[in-house]
Amino acid sequence: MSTRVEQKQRTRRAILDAALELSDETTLAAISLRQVAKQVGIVPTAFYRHFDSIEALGLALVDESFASLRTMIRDIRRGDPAFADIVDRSISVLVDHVHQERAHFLFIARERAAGPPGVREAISHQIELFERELATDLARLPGTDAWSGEDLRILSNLIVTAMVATAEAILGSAGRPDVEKEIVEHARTQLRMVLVGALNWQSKP
Amino acid sequence: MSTRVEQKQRTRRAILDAALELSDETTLAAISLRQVAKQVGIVPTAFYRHFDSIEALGLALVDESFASLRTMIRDIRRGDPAFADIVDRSISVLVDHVHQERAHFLFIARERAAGPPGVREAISHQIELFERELATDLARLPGTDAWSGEDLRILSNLIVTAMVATAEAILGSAGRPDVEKEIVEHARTQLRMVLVGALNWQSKP
DNA sequence: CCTTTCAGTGAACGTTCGTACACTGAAAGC
DNA sequence: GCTTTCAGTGTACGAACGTTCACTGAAAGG
Repeated sequence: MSTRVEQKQRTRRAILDAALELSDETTLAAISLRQVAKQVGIVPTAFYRHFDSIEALGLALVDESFASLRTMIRDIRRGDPAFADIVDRSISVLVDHVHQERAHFLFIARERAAGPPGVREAISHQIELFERELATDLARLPGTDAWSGEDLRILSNLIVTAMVATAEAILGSAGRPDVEKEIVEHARTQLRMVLVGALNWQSKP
Repeated sequence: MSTRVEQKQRTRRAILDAALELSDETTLAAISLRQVAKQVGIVPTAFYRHFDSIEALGLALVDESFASLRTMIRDIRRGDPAFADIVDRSISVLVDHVHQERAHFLFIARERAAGPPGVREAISHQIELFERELATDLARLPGTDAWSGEDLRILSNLIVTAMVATAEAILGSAGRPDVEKEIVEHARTQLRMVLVGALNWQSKP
């Protein structure tokens, strides 16, 4: 029913998409309200019917981006945590999602470093949540019995940092398959190196 | 002698400093030529006597930033590579440099992700060189005899990624000493974890 | 000393910016 | 059916933008 609210949401979606598309080339901070409006095909002032400012738009995109990221971890969690192929499976899920949600990843990669303060804060908060979840997942793995909670958090932080860097590298590889393949192979090796370190790690008492 | 060229270089320096100062708050892409000129205290058109564009200014800042970074690795290399405290020394040198060259690190952290394409490319190229140097340093460490060249590069990439993330975290800690202390402690632990992994690593034949 | 050089000036241009305000017209609600 | 609501319009504004051009005045150089 209700064509009225439907239409509003359709326009809202168009604004979000336009912002994502423009984010392919520059930061949110360098994108004008008028550019977004022109891309959508509405008059500049109509923008205000949906968002108070470009920053508010950015916060909505952060929410959206991390929502899609959560479906990603759900995909990784699916299937039992058999230790053997956990690395390969995690990375291939990551790579798939980077391709599938390319615009969102690109947006986050940019705004994480250069966005308005509120946006940066929201992103780093989400990444922190993400690290915490990874830490509880790791705690379920065999061999982590003797680990302190802090060491688990530190390990998670390292892994997330490496995976963020991998995602950024893939985005920067501009679709050249050979380059991307190398990046992915390196990521696999790095994750294995870290896990070898983890298996031989002794938490301080 | 020659007050003429001296004065020109002084103004050039003032422009670079102004851009660094403005970079504290936003990306280069969102900084206008007129803002820079106003901050320096010159008329907008005088800017062109020194740089063709904001992007050219950015490239100069990249050079400058990495030049200061090279003095950092020289500091780390100084002293023999006694394995025992190599982690602690490397990280404390990094932390010192982040404080000492705060504006440069902030600039690189932002522009690495959000700068104009040319600037981004220059930065990633410099980081790649940096990784290569680290790889040759690691090759001199005891215990890496059986490592393949590629694995050394992969390890270097992981370490540099973690150190870049650490630098960014310190910059984001806004000078709160307790937060920063924790970040540094985590970085130390992460580097040790990675080294434990490295010591137990077997390169494929 | 007289000329050349050139960092910095100042006015002017056509654009683009964010935002204000009054408006329209069709769907929603009574 | 009549009224209310509200997404989107259109005009208008002052401010900031990059860039042009002709200029000034002091240092450099013969």
